[in-house]
Amino acid sequence: MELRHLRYFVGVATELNFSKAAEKLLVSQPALSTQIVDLEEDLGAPLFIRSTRQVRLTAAGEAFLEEAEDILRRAEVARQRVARVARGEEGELTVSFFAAPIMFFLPELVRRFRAAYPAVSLRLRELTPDRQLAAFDRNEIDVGFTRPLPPGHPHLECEQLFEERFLAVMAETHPLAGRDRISLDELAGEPFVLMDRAVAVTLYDLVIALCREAGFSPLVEHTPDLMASLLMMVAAEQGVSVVPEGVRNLRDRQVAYVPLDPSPDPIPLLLSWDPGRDNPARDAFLRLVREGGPDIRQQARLAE
Amino acid sequence: MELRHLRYFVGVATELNFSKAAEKLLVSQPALSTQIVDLEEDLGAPLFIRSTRQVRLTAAGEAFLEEAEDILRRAEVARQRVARVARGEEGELTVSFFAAPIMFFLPELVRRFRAAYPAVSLRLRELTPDRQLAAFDRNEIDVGFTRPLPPGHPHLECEQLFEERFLAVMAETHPLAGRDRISLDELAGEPFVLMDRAVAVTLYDLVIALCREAGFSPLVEHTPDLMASLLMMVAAEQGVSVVPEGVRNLRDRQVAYVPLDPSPDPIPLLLSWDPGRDNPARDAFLRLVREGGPDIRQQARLAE
DNA sequence: AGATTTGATAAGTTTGTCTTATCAATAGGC
DNA sequence: GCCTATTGATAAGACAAACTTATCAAATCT
Repeated sequence: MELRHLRYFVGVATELNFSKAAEKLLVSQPALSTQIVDLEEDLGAPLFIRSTRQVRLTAAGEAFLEEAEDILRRAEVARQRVARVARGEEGELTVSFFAAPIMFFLPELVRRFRAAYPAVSLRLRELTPDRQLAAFDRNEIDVGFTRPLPPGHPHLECEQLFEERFLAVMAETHPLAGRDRISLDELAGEPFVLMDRAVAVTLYDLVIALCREAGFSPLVEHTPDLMASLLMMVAAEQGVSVVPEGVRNLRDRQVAYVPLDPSPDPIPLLLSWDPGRDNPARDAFLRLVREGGPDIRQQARLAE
Repeated sequence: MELRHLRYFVGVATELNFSKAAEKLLVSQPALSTQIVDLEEDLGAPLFIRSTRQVRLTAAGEAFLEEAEDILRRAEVARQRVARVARGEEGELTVSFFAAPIMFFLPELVRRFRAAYPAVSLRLRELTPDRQLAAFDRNEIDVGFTRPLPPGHPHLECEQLFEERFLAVMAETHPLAGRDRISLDELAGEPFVLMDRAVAVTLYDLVIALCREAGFSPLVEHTPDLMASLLMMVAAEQGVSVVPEGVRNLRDRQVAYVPLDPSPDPIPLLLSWDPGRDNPARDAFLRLVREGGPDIRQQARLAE
């Protein structure tokens, strides 16, 4: 049994006339007759009662007509669905992010994507950069907003969205709080609060490296899991820290952010994905991000 | 797109290995490869990402896998449904009857049919013999319990179930009520109550003919639509009648049934159907009636 | 580096689907 | 009642397609 048999059968069953049906189906009448006979033999039951003047459906034929029409409809639906998925208009997309730098531009991005691709079911997952890597391996996420990757993930592709300067952060009561700028070595004697290394490898290692370059090894007092906790600790005078400027979005009160001078290399925010996996909805999302690029820096509320 | 493409696609999509899938599908690997390529071209989108060592589904492929499996399942369901309908195990069956003679054996028959063919949806319709003919023409009924047909319906096939003697019927207060048997001409002077001719042509014309043979033309006073009404009128001393013995099932009180002597030819009860229409469920019903034939006469509560 | 696995490609065969030509049966017209 | 038109089935041959075997190229594993 092939779809051709179903198409031919439905043609004959609706016309109830082999010759007319053959014309509509663009085949010769004998071809149609033999195909119907083949179908009947395959099913093991006659579908039509034929006389030279009249063609009627058997009970089996009537039942099969419903089924055949349904199957052909579904084949058409399948074809259209494939086209929609391939165009990225329909599908599944899981976007992963971590809080601070993207918390202001992501909602707008998601709104625009939803408007443009309403049939894509979009999920958002907050994951720290390291967890994003594991999630990519498990094929649980399609796009990640993340920090530069540690080596060993050559299969992931990355694209820089913007860069963030590093700022020193301290309690507003701290003696250095009022300064326009500070040199990193001025923090040499201070206790430090840094994000837990397991949660933010890149950031942790970068800050340590910066301090080293500035000629000291920071005294790390606390390693919270969340950036919000880190800021709370800084506000509580438990120590100072060096953070990307996007972190300002999380907290402005009771803490002071001071630019570093000399300013170290800024830390990039990346968009990453697995080009080895196919997901047209993801590609559509990436296109949208690229189009929206100019706005994003602004929406991220970074100082120019 | 043909079902073959779907079968092959599902094979490859589940194995994710063309060679192994080809083995399971009993085709050569190149044949499988080209068929998949054909399918992809037909759909206008790649379904697999192939490297020489790894085969993966695209997003479109994953969507199509769901659809293809569904379509193949439905094709199998269609095939099975046709087989069931052709065997009469599934389908629609409308049985038509008129009240008196079958009111006792029909319920049992229906129960047995339902038990044997639970997937056949059986409808019962009470229709007088003449309406049954019109219903056959409109393809509204599949089987009819009826009286001998007036000529002009050669396309209907009939089978006799049993015959009923004619009985005279009169009010129990009637002078002839106590008799063992009467001769029809003894009713010559009586007013008659007969079923309306439009509702029961065969019966009406038969009774008139019987009276003629007995040498008189009956004085027809009333022509009710329903046999129950006829019996009520007889009980009310509005007249006498001649009815098939099955009518006793409708009413025993206040009326008396007296056999005729000489006994006229009995009137048959027939089963009729349109052999030009196919309905295996109907054929199954007919077989059941034939099997149950010996019981039916008894269940109809006819005097032996 | 060599061996092995695996999908694609090429050439040729086979299968089966299609077309044209024709027939047989039925219904309707004259 | 005969003739004609319509219609589905059948037969023969043409054509298209799907299939097989043989081979290659790329990639992984030893």
